[in-house]
Amino acid sequence: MTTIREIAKMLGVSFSTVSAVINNRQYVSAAMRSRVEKALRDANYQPNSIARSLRLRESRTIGLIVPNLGDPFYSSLMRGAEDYLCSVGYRMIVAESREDWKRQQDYLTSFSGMITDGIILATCGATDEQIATLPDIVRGAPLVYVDRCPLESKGISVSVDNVQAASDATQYLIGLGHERIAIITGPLNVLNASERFKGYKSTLRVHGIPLDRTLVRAGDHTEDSGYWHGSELLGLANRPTAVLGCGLLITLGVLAAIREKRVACPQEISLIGFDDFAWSTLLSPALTMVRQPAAELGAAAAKAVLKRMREPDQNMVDKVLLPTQLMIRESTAPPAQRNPTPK
Amino acid sequence: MTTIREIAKMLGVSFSTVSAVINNRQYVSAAMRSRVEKALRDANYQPNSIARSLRLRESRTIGLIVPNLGDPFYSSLMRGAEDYLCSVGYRMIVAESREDWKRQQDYLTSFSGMITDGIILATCGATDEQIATLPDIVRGAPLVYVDRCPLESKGISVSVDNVQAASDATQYLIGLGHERIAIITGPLNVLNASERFKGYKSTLRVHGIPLDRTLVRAGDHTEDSGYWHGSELLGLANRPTAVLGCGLLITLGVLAAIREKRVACPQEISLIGFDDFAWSTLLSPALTMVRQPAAELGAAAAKAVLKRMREPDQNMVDKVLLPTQLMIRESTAPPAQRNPTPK
DNA sequence: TTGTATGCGTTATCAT
DNA sequence: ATGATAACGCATACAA
Repeated sequence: MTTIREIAKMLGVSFSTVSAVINNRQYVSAAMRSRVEKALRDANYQPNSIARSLRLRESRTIGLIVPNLGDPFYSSLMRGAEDYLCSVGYRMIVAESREDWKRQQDYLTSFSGMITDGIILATCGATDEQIATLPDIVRGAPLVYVDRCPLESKGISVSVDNVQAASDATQYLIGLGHERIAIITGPLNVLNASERFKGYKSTLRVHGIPLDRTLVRAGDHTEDSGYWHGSELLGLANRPTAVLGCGLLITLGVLAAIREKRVACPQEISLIGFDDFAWSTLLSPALTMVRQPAAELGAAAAKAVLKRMREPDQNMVDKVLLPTQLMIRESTAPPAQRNPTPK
Repeated sequence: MTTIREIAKMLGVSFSTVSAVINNRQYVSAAMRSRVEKALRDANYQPNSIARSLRLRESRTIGLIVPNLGDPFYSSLMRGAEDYLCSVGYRMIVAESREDWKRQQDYLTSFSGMITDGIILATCGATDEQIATLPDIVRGAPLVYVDRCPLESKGISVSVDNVQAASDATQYLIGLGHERIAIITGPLNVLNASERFKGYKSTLRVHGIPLDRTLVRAGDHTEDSGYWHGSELLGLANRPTAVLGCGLLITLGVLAAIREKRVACPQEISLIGFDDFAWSTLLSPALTMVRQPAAELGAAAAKAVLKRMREPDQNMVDKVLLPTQLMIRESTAPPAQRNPTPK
């Protein structure tokens, strides 16, 4: 690591002259400028970004924390965010909380300790007490929630209209003639999960279908969770005719269970998943899914942190909602048993 | 952001005393210690990690740069790396080069500017000239290559025995009776791609099968690339009976082409892919794949950087190779046309 | 036009 | 046991 002082010493000039060259101050003589520039090149000088951030109080990098980088939904989301950030001269670094509050907290404090200028967070599930400590953890660092925000979120969040999305999916299944519709939710202390559940419940109610508690399962956004709840659901004496998986991994787990038990999908059971991803159509069967505009969510969140950084109104609250789309494919069909009334 | 000085001022003590408490210096009186500690808690003090790294010349975080975070192979790899790093008290941040040298270089210089203590790099494709500039870019920062290393890599790398792996796959296809075996490689200026191609060629040669240039395609690790090369191969008058996709995304692209053209797999065409991933069995057909131990690769790379940091021998060269495994599933079968000689 | 001094928030050495 | 001071590498206001 060559420093600005070393360069200056080599040239026999003051280090502030070197600094002036680097920062394009106008009043450096042309001769001096080119001498310094040459030395800079020769020594392969790169400014020490740590020292720079300390002095300038900015790093021009944004931190993104997601629960699971193995989930294609977050891959797309982060790509959308990074594309936007790069286009406006920012860098992005990402960390994975692994659905673990401890780890999330660790990265949060690390990021908020001036490593990043702002934070985009898709939170892991958390208790109310944990959530309450969030402000203390980020200590005023610009933060926006994306996709998943805590139940009691004040600040800024960008997500999808989850109750509408879940309602659409449920509605579609009911339209196909389903009445025994199971749901596997994410952790209910996260807003998107509770909203999806709400959309499901209300749509059922509107159609006069009673809520059957044996058909609602709280999962945890892992494939395993989908697999186990799916297996149990399939093993039920009075098996559901359709299941709604409130997350990509959960849904893939359900699909694994369905295939393992050799239950015909969609003939014997319909499956709708959340999030969608690039390879949905390559699965067997191709999955009907609620598509979230993942990249757009990421970009919107990125835009939002940047805005939040410029307007440090601590109490600003803003929720941006993006539309979803039901991608109808091969995993849904009218139920087999009763006479279907397909829409 | 409360600073050490502010705490000191509030307490009317010297800031170096506060620092002494924070850093557990022994010679602080119990009374003073508890007074300071209370103030620290009350103010929700967190050390400024930037200032800390500047002073200590270490950040206890490792940077990982991958070409594509949407590739499940890298998701697993990074998880393996992070698990290991966390277990020994390090953090990990990741950046995505998007197969773009410019972006990779940017993150590389950023990371090497003291933001991270070490770097794990799965490089994007690059020209020899670009590779030659790498040492200047990282400026002595501890670096290890993982999965993908440049053709002329001196340093340390951890990967899989790619020639062996490609050879195994080719061998298996030949054993099934295939002779017209196509290959879609990654960028050939990256070692793993060229090695896989080498393994393919040599195995063909050993069995006296001439290399047909129309069957070898250089792809670029995108699904699109797999899709287009796959489509062309399927459109050939003398169509191959098997194809070897040298990357997960490439292989999924080929599968998309196969399904779109409604070619029966494996009856009319066999497909083997590289990398494997969690949902291979949910695809239709379930894909036969060369499994790389992705998480182990990540962990080994993490271990290697840490070691490299302790032993700053600039010229150390070390290649650790992990074994692969051929996961035989439903996408491979003897060729239809001629009389198969299944092994 | 160039050089000197100061501070960003730490940690660490040395006086007191 | 506590406090003053320097240093990490940089940027900048101000003096020369």
